[in-house]
Amino acid sequence: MKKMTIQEDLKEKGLKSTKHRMAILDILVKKDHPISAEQIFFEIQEMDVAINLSTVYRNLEVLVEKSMVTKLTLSGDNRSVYEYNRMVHRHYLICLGCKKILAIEHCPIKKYEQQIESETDYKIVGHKLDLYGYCPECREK
Amino acid sequence: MKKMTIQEDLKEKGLKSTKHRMAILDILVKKDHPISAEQIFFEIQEMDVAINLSTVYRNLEVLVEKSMVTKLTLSGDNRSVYEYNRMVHRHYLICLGCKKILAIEHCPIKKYEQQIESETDYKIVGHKLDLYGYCPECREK
DNA sequence: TTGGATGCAAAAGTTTTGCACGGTT
DNA sequence: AACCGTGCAAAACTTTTGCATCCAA
Repeated sequence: MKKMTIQEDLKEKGLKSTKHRMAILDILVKKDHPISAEQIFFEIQEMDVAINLSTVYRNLEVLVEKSMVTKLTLSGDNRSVYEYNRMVHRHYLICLGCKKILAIEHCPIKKYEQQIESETDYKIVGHKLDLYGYCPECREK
Repeated sequence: MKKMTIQEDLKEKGLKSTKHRMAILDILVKKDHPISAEQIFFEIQEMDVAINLSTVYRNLEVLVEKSMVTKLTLSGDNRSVYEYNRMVHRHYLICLGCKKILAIEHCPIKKYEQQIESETDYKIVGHKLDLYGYCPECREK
């Protein structure tokens, strides 16, 4: 499978490449951690592009639907966060002090999934693992 | 540490044993999976006890504060769910078909946590692992 | 040109809060 | 009696939706 630009990817999925949609994806692609709809909204405004919050939500909805973006809710927070779907398995390390979110690459639980499948007779299709702790700066306090 | 009743536990934490607080804890203790504030609200009404939703929220807040209850948000859903804190490590298996939530006992990632600690210099204090899949009934469809 | 995308305003859903009153210790 | 807990109403906050208009293909 050949590498696609985001525009080609959108086209293939029947989505138009609008200015707003591209701006949302640009922001998400650049982040290495998930952010909220409102943060995306503010960042687009800072780029001097006018946009409505509902447009952000509507775009995120279709992008999640088309699997280009993943929607997550991290514990403790009532709002959802979104990240660009790099088709890479990721986990997060969330600092309980400053709320900073760090992405972690490797995943230890493939074997665990198989074990649970045979125990429960479920078909497991995915999982979510978040770690909570304190970053070096917040440990001090 | 001697086994305490819920009332003793409340007293020790400086919380009064009110009818409503006890009802909320009774419900949570009986469940083996987390439920929402609204579900708790409805169950208490079914017990023919009048209660206000905000009372449920306020109680859940203090109970979480005192570590008697854990607040979680499971992916996909915008609302929080709560469970009685049995001081046992639990993970969940969520059926993407019928949204049923199953608790899973054992946890495979203590070693993984240590590894991440040395890699990142964070102090890890906990984690959350949810598995997603389809239960035997929903697999068919 | 045409159907998807957007802005705006309003609604819906969840959670929080102010204040007066009630109940537990 | 003192103070925590509660009901009620309103507010705050996040997310969704209806409808008219706009714009990318």
